[in-house]
Amino acid sequence: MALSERRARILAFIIEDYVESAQPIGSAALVARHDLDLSSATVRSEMKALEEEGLITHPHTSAGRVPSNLGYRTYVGSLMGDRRLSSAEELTILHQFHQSAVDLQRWLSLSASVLANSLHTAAIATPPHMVEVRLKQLQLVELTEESALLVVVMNDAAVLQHTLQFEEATTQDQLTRLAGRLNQQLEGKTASEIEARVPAAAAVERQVVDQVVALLRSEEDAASETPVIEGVRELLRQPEYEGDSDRLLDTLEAVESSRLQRAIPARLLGSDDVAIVIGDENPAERYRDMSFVLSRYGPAGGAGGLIGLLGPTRLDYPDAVAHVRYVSDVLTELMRRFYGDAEAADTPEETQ
Amino acid sequence: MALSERRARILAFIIEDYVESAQPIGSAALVARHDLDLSSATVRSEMKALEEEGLITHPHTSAGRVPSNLGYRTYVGSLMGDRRLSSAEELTILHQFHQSAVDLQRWLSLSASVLANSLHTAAIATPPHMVEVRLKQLQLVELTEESALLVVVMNDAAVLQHTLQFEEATTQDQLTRLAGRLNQQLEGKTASEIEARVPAAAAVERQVVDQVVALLRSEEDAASETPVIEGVRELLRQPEYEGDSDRLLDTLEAVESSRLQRAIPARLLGSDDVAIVIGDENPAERYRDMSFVLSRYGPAGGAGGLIGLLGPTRLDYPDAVAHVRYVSDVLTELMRRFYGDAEAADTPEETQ
DNA sequence: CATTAGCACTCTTGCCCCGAGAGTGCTAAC
DNA sequence: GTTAGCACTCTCGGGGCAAGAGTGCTAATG
Repeated sequence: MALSERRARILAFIIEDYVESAQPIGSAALVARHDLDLSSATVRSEMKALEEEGLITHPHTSAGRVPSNLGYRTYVGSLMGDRRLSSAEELTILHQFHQSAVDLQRWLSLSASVLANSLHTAAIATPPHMVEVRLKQLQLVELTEESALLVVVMNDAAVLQHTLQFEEATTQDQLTRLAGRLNQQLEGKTASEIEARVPAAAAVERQVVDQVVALLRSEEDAASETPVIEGVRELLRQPEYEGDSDRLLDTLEAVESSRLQRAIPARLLGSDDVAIVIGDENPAERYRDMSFVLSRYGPAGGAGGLIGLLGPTRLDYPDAVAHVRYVSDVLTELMRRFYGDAEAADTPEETQ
Repeated sequence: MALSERRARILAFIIEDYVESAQPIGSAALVARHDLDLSSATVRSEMKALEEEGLITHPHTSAGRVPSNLGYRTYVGSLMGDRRLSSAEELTILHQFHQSAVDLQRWLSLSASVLANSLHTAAIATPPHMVEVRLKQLQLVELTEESALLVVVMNDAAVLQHTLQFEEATTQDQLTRLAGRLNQQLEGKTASEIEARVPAAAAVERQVVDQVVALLRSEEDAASETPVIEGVRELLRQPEYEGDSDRLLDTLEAVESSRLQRAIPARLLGSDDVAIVIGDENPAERYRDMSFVLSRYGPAGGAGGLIGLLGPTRLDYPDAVAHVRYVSDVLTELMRRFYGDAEAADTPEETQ
């Protein structure tokens, strides 16, 4: 299993060249490109060995070599260097964040855009999500005599709205008073805590409370939120899809599918560093010809989400990791600065 | 210019066959398919005449005929029958709306989905938009000591939010009181009316008011809102894009582009019936190989938006018009029923 | 005189074939 | 262990060719 120094170097060269050119790499080309002190014949026999270990393949007899998923995995696991962004690169990114409005949704799109543009592939950012979602404030606004808009703000700064219809006519005044009362009773409570409360008598109040609970629940369910996705076109312009409209459309569907969220292994949310999922390592079949490079963002213990890249397996992993890591850090820092560590801010009032 | 009865019939057949098959239509095939009491030779000479009038073309000498944009326009203008949905079709659609939650955003997606699925092409729905946007209620929610979330509800039931940072520390209590005071002063006012007011003394208040104005303004600017788009994949699976990845990606970009909104001729918002834009009739160059079938929805004089279809010029126009018209009517009726005619509801309190 | 049969002509499309090019894998020599 | 040499394999692009589809013209027809 342990690759000889030389064999490992050759594997790394093959991967790096292939990532750049998207063409199978031949032995002669490899020697020429890297000024190796070896003949192409030697490289060929090394390649053969690498192929026997399952790290590279051939599309056909007379083509060069292409990394296999296992090849990429080995490269990512131990061969690739630890690329860090230069300070110029970091500044360029930071600058864009500083130009943007202070708004979480904007930051997410921006993060995804930055990643997508840097790596020329698609990027995803899921909205931050708390393990415990608590009500911060609710508001009722009359629409017609018998309908009203319920606006709910939660402790992760998310705002959800829902239209309610009542059986009986109500006035804005009544609604305002109801909202005030409910705010006092329910502030800082989770969906379950609210449900445990004695059910309210009045039908209108009951309806409002039920809907508040439903909204809190939907916010708790991370998968229900639509992520931001950018750079789909960049991804689809990659040579892997050239002239293969079917594969292109399938990928388009896969990337925009709501099932994408569920395809992201949940364990990633726990881990601390950037996670890489290569090709068939993905449990979901439809993503088996893509790679994901993902990271959790958000203050430890607080609201957090995922950002990362979706690309062909032929991805510049060192570059991808460096970018995802940096953008994730920036995002975390911004959240900490402008939204506070929500958990920490709320807890003092909650402890009894 | 006036087409002979027979020539018109032939043009209609060509268009209808071509819409269905996406293949150039030959004279013999046309005769066979429609049991014409004519020989293919006669049809050929009629076709030649149609071609001279610019209503159809040839891709090349030995191919069948294909409608030109002018051909479609003539068809749409005077040849096509007035398709109406059957009551079964209407019920199927209505049923889906009744199953959906009472929520404008949902309805828009649903409308677009219904259209997209029925016509196998992309559909767009823009959020309703009022000519005069008025503040209904605002709310301030503390995030950290020096930042807060501003939530603004407007008279078209739209909810916008923005994060504010303050120079000085504030408490939720102060924010609530400020919100209460501002609600009293500003409710029912437009951006311009609020701006005309004497500027507030306190920095925090000034900041809030400015942001409220900005949000109202952005809601007034219809083009700033992102429309719902469904069925892009349906569109891209149309034979016009088969095997032409470049055109496919260009169209993908065109359809998802934020410039799409601006490409929709504004005059459409005024007109009452379904509007059809065929190919190069579109002022924006990038949409010259597509057709739009669009309608305004929303109660007359009240909040309204656009819904409609985006397809290849080879579109089943009668079917498209029938569907767009019906869905638009359903949407209008739902808005009237559940959101009230906002304009009418507000006016009584505004008149002095 | 509009309609039609007949036919020559044009153009696309699919197919086969072939040669050039790229790359491998083996073998024998260093 | 490394390398030069070489036979072999496979892809890719182009040329040539036959089949098919469709037109446009012309001359015959009712």
